[in-house]
Amino acid sequence: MTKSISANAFPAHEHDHTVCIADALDSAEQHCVAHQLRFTPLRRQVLEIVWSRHAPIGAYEILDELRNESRAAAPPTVYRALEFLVDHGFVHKIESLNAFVGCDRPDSEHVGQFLICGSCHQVGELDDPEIAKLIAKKAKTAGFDVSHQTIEVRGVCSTCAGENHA
Amino acid sequence: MTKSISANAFPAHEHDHTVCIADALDSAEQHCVAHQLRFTPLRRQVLEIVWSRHAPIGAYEILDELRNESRAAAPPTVYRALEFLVDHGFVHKIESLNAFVGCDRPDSEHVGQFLICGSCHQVGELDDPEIAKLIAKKAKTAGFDVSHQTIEVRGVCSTCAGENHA
DNA sequence: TCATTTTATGTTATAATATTACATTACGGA
DNA sequence: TCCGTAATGTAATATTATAACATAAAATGA
Repeated sequence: MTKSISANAFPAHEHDHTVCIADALDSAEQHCVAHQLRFTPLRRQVLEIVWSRHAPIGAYEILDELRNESRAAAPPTVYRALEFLVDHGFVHKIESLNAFVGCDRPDSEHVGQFLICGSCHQVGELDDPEIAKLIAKKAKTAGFDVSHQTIEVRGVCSTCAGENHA
Repeated sequence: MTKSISANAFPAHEHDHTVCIADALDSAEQHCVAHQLRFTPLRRQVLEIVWSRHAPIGAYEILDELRNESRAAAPPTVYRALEFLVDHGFVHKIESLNAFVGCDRPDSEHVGQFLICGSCHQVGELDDPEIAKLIAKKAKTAGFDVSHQTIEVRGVCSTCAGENHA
C-alpha cells in the first residue's frame, strides 16, 4: 500500500511517503545518468524538498527550506534548480497556484493533468492520453497546432469527500 | 466576417474589432441588468480595456491604460474590477500567463478552454463540452469530484502557421 | 596535466504580480 | 432623508520571478 500512486491518480492520505521520496530521487538519478544530465547536490536537494509532500510548494518555501538546511541561497538558486527539474520532467509547475509538485515518471512524455484537492491541497496526476488526444484533435479542427497543454482541475478528492460526510 | 468568432474558436487576424468590443460591452451590460449587477463606469472601462485586443492583458497594463485615460487608479482598483468581471464570466484569467482576456458569452456556463498562439499571442476559446465531460468522467473514475477546470493550450494558430510557410 | 570552454552556482538588485488594511464615496432600500 | 451596504480611493506591503554580473566547478581536448 506504499507505492502505485499513479495507478490511483491521487495519493492516498495514508502511505509511507519516505518511499515516494526515495523512489523519486532514484528515478531522477537514473534518468540523469542515462541522459548525461548533471544531478547536482543542489538539484537533488531541491527535488527532495519538492517531494516533501504531495502538495504544491512555492519557490520561496523551497528557498526557506534550503536555508533551514543551512545552504546559502537566493531566489535565482531556487528558480534555476526548478527550471532544470521542470525541463526534465522531475517537477511540474502548477500554473494556477504558482507552485511546484514532483513527478515520478520523468521518462514518459506526458502532459501534466492535475487533480488539485481544495480540501487537503494534495495533487494527483491523471495523465490520460485520451484527454490529451481529444484536446489536440479539437484544437486541430480549429486550425490550431498544439505544442503544450496545461490542464489543472480543482475539486475534492475521495478521501476528503468521505471525511465531510462522516 | 465580423462576428461569430466563437464558431471558429480562434479570432481571425483581420476583422472589425470595434464590433467585438461593442458586442462584449452590450452583452455584459444586458447580463448585468438581467442579474441586478452593477456595471459601474470603472468596470465598463476595465472591460473595454481588456477587450482592446484578442490577446491577454496584464493587470498592470490595464492600470497604465486607466491612467492614460486619466482615471486615478492603483492596483486594487484594477484587481477588484477584474474580480467582478471574472466572477461573472465577462473575463477569464489565463493562469499560465497571469493575464486576462475577454469572454463574449457570460451567460453560458462553461469552462474556459484556451488556445494561445505563441506567435501572434492571440487567444481563442474552444469551450468544447466533450472535453469538459471527458475530464470530469476520468477524474470521477479516480474518485475526484471536479468543481473547476483550467485548460490552456499553447501552440500556433492557422494564420501564423500559414505565414511561416510563405 | 594543464589550459580552455562550458555549465552551474553565488550575489545583488530589481521587476512584475497581487493583497491587506483602512478611509471615503456612492448607491439602494426603509 | 437616513441608514446600511457595496464600490472605490489610497498607502503600504506581500509574493513571485528575473536580470546582470561575479565566481566556482566540471567537461573537453591538446
